[in-house]
Amino acid sequence: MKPRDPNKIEAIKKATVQLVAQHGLAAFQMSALSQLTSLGMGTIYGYFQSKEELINETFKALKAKHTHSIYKGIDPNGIFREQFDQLCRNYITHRRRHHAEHLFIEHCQRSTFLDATARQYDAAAYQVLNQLLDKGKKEQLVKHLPNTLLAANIIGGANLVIDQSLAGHFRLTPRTINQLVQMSWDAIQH
Amino acid sequence: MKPRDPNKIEAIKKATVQLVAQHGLAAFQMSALSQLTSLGMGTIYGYFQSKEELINETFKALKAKHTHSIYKGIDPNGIFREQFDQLCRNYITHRRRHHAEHLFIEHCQRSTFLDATARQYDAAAYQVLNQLLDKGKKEQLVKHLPNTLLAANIIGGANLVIDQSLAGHFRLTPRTINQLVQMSWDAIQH
Amino acid sequence: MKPRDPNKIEAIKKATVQLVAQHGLAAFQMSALSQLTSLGMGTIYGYFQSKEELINETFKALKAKHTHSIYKGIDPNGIFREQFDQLCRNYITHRRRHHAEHLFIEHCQRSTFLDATARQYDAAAYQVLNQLLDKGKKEQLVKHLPNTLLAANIIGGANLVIDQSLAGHFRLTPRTINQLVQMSWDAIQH
Amino acid sequence: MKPRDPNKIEAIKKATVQLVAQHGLAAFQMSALSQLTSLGMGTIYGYFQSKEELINETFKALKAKHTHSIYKGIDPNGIFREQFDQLCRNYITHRRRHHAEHLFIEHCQRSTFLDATARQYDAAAYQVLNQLLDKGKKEQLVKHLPNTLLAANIIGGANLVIDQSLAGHFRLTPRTINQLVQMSWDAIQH
DNA sequence: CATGAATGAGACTTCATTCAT
DNA sequence: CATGAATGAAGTCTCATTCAT
Repeated sequence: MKPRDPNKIEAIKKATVQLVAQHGLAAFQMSALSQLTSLGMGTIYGYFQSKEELINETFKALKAKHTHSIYKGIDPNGIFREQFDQLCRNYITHRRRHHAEHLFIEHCQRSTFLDATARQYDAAAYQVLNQLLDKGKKEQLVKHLPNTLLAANIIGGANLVIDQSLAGHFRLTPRTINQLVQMSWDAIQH
Repeated sequence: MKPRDPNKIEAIKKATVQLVAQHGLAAFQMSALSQLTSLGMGTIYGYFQSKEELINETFKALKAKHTHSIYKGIDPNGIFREQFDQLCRNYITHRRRHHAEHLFIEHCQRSTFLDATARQYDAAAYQVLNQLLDKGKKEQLVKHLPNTLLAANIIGGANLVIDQSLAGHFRLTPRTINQLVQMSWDAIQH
Repeated sequence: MKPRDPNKIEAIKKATVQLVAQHGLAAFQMSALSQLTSLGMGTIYGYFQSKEELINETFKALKAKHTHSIYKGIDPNGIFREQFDQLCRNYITHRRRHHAEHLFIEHCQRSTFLDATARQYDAAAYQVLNQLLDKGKKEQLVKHLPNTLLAANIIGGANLVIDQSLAGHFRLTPRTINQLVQMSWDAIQH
Repeated sequence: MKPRDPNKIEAIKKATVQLVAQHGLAAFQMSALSQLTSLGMGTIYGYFQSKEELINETFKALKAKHTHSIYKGIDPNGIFREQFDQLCRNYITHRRRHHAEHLFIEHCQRSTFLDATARQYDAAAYQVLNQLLDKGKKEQLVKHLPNTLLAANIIGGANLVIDQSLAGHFRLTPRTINQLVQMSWDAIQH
């Protein structure tokens, strides 16, 4: 299945993300997708063999894109603390700006929809973060703990805060973002 | 709901949790519940008016139970650091021991199933944690940041680690638990 | 099936009539009957083998009772016109007083519930009316038309009026009843 | 309702009428409709949102059609007696020719299925008959009685006769139809 | 005998997928 | 290729009937 119009593929994926983020995977219906995209059912099935493939493809594309853009703008030869700060801010900014996409990803991760290939994309996202943390440990700046532990603290905290913020329960200002990054730093600091 | 046999109610709820935790809300089917509980469809519908009510009631019961047991065993007159430690460990222990229930809760929170009443139970769970953090601030032991920020760091980090651990990607030992609590402490410490 | 308590049988039949008259046969549920009679499901099934038998038995009992009471008070040796009047009035009075029962009967007649035996009760109800009409013809007071035709005019007209009246669309006074009887008389009069 | 193929809509309605007329509303099942029309369940639900809507729409369409055709062919400037005769014959002919439809209508009227809109269609059917009766009264040809009373006699009688005839209990010939109309005339004549 | 919770076949309805236009 | 009406398997839910108490 290698069809022509890449715009349509993107439109379908985008609408998929929007619908799943809004109503959850359980409520995601192909007919709603057809309406939102103004494409016939058959057209969608011309690009994706099934609902499952659509979800998986959308997930993988998103993961790849995210992984790429979260690590953007980090000077590979820079100072560790600055790299760390940049990464945190990238992540926070990205998650806020592309919140629907992150929600979509989380819905998928908690579901039975993802196939083995898709789940691999998940792991890859942590690679650069792990490399950075390893570097930090070498420089004696970061606690000598498993990366899983360190990463969880950084990401888990940020996620919850941003979700609260986007749910309207909390206002996220530049100042609170600073505080958030500082907390993560304090947590992992040697 | 016309309750007669409380054992059956509990059995139904328990099976609901198990099935949702295993396959997600999207894949949760009443017929599977009927099979797992060895109860007729009608029996289940005798206790819960609809699938939606079943999900909501199960959610509320769990939330109430969890809120209660996570704050158990904390000496109200104790030293702050010890209280904090106890709370963290309670949470970690509880989430590990009742992982399916936590998964169920998170599935629900990300869905469209929960009604207004159920969502209220959600907020209540943070009350005691907030009180503890306020006390810590008064004693100048905790950073003067919004509780949302502080709580997110503690809970978000723990959640991710435990999920990784139960997914088999990470081994959670007494030692790593100590490290996890320490990280949270470092994060919020003044 | 020859159970003990005739009061219960009557109570069940009465409630059946009420429920069917109110909501129609399509909506008639055994559980509603159980509630209205304050009898357990099993008790009802102790007296009637099935829903179908209950409907049929109730129908037959009603038909028998009605046939008997509609022809009551008519002097067999009286003047024809007086007999006719009395019969019309009996019918009108009875249908008004026992409207739910008549509705029940009509619901049954239009359904697939009635068995062969029950349908026989239906025909029997016309016997005395037919005899009366035959007498009228002999006396040259009544048109020499098939009884079906004559009876339809008398009964059909009365039914519609009473239904309208009980639906609240029309007020049935002693005067309008007189007019109704007069119309029937004019219709069949030689 | 998202209509595309009007033939299908009509086929569905026609089959609905047939099934309800045959077995009653209580026994009317969507699956039987699917079989009889050779349409998939989903197709039917594409045209009608629910069983209830299907019943109501079918009822309203029939009522509208009937009201129109029963009053057809009557010369508005004709002689009253001829108008009356024509109307009676129209009604009898129509009810015989479209007996299933009339049965369907009566099943609906005695049920809980009809919504408020549908019930309005019911009342409208009597308008022209009422106008005719008013004219007859003005010309001193018709008894000065409420139209409800007059109409009931005409319609009620005809209904019963036709039902008996279609049930096979009575043969309705041109001659008996004449007699029937004559009886109605005698009944309402001044 | 009376009870009413339990049962499960079968009803109504939805929605992923196909295919004639 | 695009379309969206049509499909029918499968899901949620009901209710006549039974049976352990």
